[in-house]
Amino acid sequence: MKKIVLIEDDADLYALLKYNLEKDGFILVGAQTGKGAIDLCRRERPDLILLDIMLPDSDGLDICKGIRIHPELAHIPVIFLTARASETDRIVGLELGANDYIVKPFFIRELIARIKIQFRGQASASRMLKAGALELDRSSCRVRLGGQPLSLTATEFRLLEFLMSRPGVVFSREQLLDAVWGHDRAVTDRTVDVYILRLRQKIEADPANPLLIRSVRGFGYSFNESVSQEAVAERTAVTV
Amino acid sequence: MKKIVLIEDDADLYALLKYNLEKDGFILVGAQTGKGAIDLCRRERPDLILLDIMLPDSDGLDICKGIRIHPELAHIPVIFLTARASETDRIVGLELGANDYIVKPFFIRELIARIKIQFRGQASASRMLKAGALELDRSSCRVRLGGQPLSLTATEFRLLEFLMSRPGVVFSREQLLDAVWGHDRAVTDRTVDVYILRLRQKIEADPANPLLIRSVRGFGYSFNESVSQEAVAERTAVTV
DNA sequence: CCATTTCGTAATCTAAATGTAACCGATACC
DNA sequence: GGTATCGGTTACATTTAGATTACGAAATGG
Repeated sequence: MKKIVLIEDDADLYALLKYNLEKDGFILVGAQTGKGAIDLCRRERPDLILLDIMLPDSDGLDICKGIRIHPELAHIPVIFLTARASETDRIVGLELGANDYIVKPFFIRELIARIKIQFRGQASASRMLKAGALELDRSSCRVRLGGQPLSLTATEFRLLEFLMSRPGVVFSREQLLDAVWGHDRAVTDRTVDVYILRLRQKIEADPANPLLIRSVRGFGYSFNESVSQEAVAERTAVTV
Repeated sequence: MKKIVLIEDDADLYALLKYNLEKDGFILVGAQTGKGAIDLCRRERPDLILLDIMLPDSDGLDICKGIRIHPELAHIPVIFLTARASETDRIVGLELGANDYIVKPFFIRELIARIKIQFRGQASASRMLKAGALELDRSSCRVRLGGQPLSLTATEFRLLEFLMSRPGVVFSREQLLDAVWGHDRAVTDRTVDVYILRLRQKIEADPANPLLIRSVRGFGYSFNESVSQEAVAERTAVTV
């Protein structure tokens, strides 16, 4: 089931939304301040973010901007919930990378319908990532290779998850450090090499000839797309 | 450029939308009745459909239903434009498979922003540069020639990417060094020659008679525009 | 509190990539 | 037609990037 992060300072509206969305089967994680919103998203990895614009301590627009900058969050749909109804407010919100802009007061059921639209076309938010004999289950944090369970450490898992979530795309060490270790990291970029090595020793049939994780000299690493195909788990159920 | 089908019976609004959307670079094809709307879409194969709900001769909701049933049209985003603002109207519209539901009166620029959102997700996956049989994928850092993968070094790739991204434009060695090697380079300009050579040996059918990379004596080099066409042309305009 | 696992760094090694000099051939210009 | 210049090409020394190993610190968990 889909996980939603809700950032909303109005306690009444927060409770109302939480109640209604959970009743509809969503998992709600929320904060009533904008302060640690981005960190919250990095921890929770939600499937969607509901964002108030006017927060007591920070600006929802800035949060959205921050989300779009972080490579591991950039693909997550963002819906603004706000009282700001002017034309420029709407356009600024939408052009900042938000996927919808809903003006308060709104109908809860319309919000839910609009949330579901975000999930409709999206095959990429599924819980399982597969590539040949390799299966990664995001919700249970387990990895299997040809049915056999593998034991990966937390960092190894996050690194593999990130690479597998965008097969074919090459990431620099810098990007991987940001995505897996966090922006406030104090880690050398050579560390990435070591983790790539450890991953390969666990998942590759022949670590000397890696087929799954590709080194792209001068650029970084990527998960091999030819081998990978994403599991389309509940996709069919949501289809129009 | 993206093609939009507009079904709207109000002649004034129709003209207003047509004018504004065409000014924004969209190709507009429209009808003021709902009668042949589905046939129109099958002929035109638009990238998006704008649909009024209350039409003199038929119901926009039925048209949307019809679009979602036809397999060759089902994937096309539909946006409702309507005066019906009630909660049930909105929910019915959205749950029927529409991608957005905009209540009249609305801001034209907001409509345009919402149209662009529909196009946003699509092209972002493949940032490809093409020129005849030569394909360069920026996100996976791969180059193929007639389907066959080529192995380029990092510098070769960046040089080719830069040249292909601005076909026809002649760059001096100085400019290429700035763009590919960086401003803080400590490299002779003859180095460019060597890399052009290495590139030609890999991508040209006959390196002695280069067709793709043109030497412009006294000025520099350029990628031949007659051969090149950018794949995802208007992508940049929609960028987040 | 101790054993075990996980984590990050430094050092080393190797193959590939890089940049330069030198030489050759073509072209433009007088 | 001669010559100066520019671009093409080759060969080679140097540099760099990535793989790998080993090790101590930190976290974890019983």
